Amino acid sequence: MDIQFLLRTPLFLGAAPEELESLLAAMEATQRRFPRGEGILRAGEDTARFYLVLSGGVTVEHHDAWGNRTILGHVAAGEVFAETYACLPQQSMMVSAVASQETVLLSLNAAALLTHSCPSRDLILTNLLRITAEKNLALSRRIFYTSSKTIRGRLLSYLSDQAVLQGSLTFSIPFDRQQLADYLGVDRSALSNELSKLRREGLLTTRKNRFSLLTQADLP
Amino acid sequence: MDIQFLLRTPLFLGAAPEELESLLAAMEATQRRFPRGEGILRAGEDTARFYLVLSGGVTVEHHDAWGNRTILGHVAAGEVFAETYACLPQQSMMVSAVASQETVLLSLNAAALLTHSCPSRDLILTNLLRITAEKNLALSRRIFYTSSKTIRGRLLSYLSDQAVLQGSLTFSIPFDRQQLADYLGVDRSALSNELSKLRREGLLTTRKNRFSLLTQADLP
DNA sequence: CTCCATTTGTTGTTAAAACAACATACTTAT
DNA sequence: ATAAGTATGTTGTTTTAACAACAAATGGAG
Repeated sequence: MDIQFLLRTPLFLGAAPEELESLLAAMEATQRRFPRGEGILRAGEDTARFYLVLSGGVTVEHHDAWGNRTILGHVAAGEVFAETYACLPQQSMMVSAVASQETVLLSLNAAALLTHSCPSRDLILTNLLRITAEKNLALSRRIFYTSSKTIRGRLLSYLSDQAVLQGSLTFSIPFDRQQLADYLGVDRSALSNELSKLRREGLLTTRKNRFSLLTQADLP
Repeated sequence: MDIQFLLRTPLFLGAAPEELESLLAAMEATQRRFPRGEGILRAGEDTARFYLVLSGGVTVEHHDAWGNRTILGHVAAGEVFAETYACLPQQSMMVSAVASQETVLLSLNAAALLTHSCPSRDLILTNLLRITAEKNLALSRRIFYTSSKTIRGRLLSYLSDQAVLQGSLTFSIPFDRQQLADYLGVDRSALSNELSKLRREGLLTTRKNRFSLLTQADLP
């Protein structure tokens, strides 16, 4: 296990290398590998465990009765998911988690945290509070992206926000076209169509998951 | 100040009456009254304070550049808001808060919590963690309600969920029609129209903010 | 009670996205 | 290198909601 990596994650940030070991033991940390596309957690299950992504990535999604998929967000390496449900053990999952690529997870038992017998309890608690607050912002953002009634508006609000968050007009997104459509709540073919229009109008270029937003200076 | 009321709120739940006073002092608690419709917090501001609703109610909303309103949620008496931003002081507000009726708030300084010098720190921290986790669920639900592409689908998912959450097929919602439209991300007149259809089809009845979902047994 | 203001409901038109079906481009394995 | 499978792009049709403008109902204030 890469201790240096763990110490830089939002969950363990601020921990001393020595205390990390006892923490991992107290939380019954176990490692597990998932191939691309494999389900990790299903809606309806209860879980007292939450997960830290060691490598790869995970999408958090919801499937309605007719099979329509809604993507709530993407969890990258170093981040955690299912911590909401681990904090509220009485709640059963409303979402599923799926490996969006070959992924290695660290599974952690939250019960130790919620009882008073955890080493570094205060540190992990404040870190978890920060993490859930950040997730609130991520969910709020996803709501803003889908608040426009037009596909173009949704795309531009999402993409320009990504440019800001990633600090560059050229950036990658963690979704393919179908996933982006399910994240923005629109039809995939209509999304592709709108992207083509934006390209034709010289507002952006795309190459797979990589987008470049063009400014006046980029025009011919 | 109604101590008994405070001790039953999710924020102070589990506190001893004696420690509540020192807590309120440490968090520099001050009370303030807002008439219906008045803005409490504006998007763009920073805030290290968060707010507990003593009476009344607050809507959390977002206004885009064209003046379109998106409602993220409603905060009822006993609940708190802006705690996300209080936990992440570097973030400026993406949303505004508006009194949806005559409202009395308790304003609290979060700085005391985040430093290590707070009485009952552990209790408030775990309570806040639970609260932000619950907010995550509330935001996730709002996303699910808007995941259907039809107004009918959005209405039915919202209303049937409310029936479950409130434990009765007859229930009140904290929104008028315009607010409900802005919460579900649809046009108000189209929403009214769809509600009329649902009434005509015998699926529900409405009286102001009060809805009744009808089952087979209610049919004539 | 009456008047004014606000909220809710109704209707017709227009714009936009969903949907379906297909074409093209990319990947990956053999 | 080829073939199969997946992802992306394109086009035409249909459905649906947005929009606009107005009517009806509701709720206070004088």
